[in-house]
Amino acid sequence: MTTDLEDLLKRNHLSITESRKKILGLFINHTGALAHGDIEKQAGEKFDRVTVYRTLQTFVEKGIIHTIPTSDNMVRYALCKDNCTEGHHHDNHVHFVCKRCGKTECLEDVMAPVVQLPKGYSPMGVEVVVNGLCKDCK
Amino acid sequence: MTTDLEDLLKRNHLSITESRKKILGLFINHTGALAHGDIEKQAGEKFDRVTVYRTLQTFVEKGIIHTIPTSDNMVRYALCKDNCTEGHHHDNHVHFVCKRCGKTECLEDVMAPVVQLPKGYSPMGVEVVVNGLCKDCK
DNA sequence: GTAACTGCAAAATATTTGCATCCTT
DNA sequence: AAGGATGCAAATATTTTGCAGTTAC
Repeated sequence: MTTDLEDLLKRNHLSITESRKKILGLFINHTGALAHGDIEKQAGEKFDRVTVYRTLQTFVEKGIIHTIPTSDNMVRYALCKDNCTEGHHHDNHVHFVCKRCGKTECLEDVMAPVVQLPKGYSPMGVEVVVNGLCKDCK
Repeated sequence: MTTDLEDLLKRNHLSITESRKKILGLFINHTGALAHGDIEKQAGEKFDRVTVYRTLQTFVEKGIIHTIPTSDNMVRYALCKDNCTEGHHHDNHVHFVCKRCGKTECLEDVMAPVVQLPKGYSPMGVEVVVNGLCKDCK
């Protein structure tokens, strides 16, 4: 169990610390995305808020998690698939936000569609966020 | 000219004030989306920051502007098309964010594609944000 | 005249930075 | 031992709220 976490950190050249293991564990044992606030709450009073900020930032930089752009303008994070490497995120799957319960999740199996753009634009990536009702809320 | 602005405000049952005309004017005379900060700057020192917040909020509620969810997690706003009414946004077009100059715009003519979701999800809307290089930057 | 809107002050939140101390390697 | 990570304090930045004065209709 713990080994998975530690491996993931090691692979990303991060030293293994309590807070990193704890926060990474939250992501792994949680379907759906987490906002900064969720993490602070679920981690208990154990960690300083600043540590949470710094840890999340580090994870994003290393390609361990990615942010999800939602229209409610809350920053949410979710685990990246393995094909994200340092500085290069490749999360071209679709995200889903439930209008009712607010749960935000990655639909890893749903690829973002290719969008045809007008002349002159050079697309490099696309973010797709679907909102509606999730399994539990409909 | 001014009449357009005032009509739009009237149609939305908003009283016509200096700040609303000014801020709405910024949106109309600007290709691309505006962040709160842009508006404060471009409006000069003329308006209180709080007024900007409240005006933007009112415009969103009335369906005059909509927010654009970008991955850099900055709140940006852009004009809605006419088919948005109070409480009901229907901006199912694609947005484009330039990685180089940061310009964010609505591609009104590009409809968001239909995404096939796994069983159990009831989609209601979809947000699509393409990033890459815009006409001027490529 | 009345209701709505604005500006100012201040509170509440959110995020960032510096530095001394502690932990991982 | 050395470099990196954390906690604490404090500086910034962002957003919200209350209220009195002003403006639109």
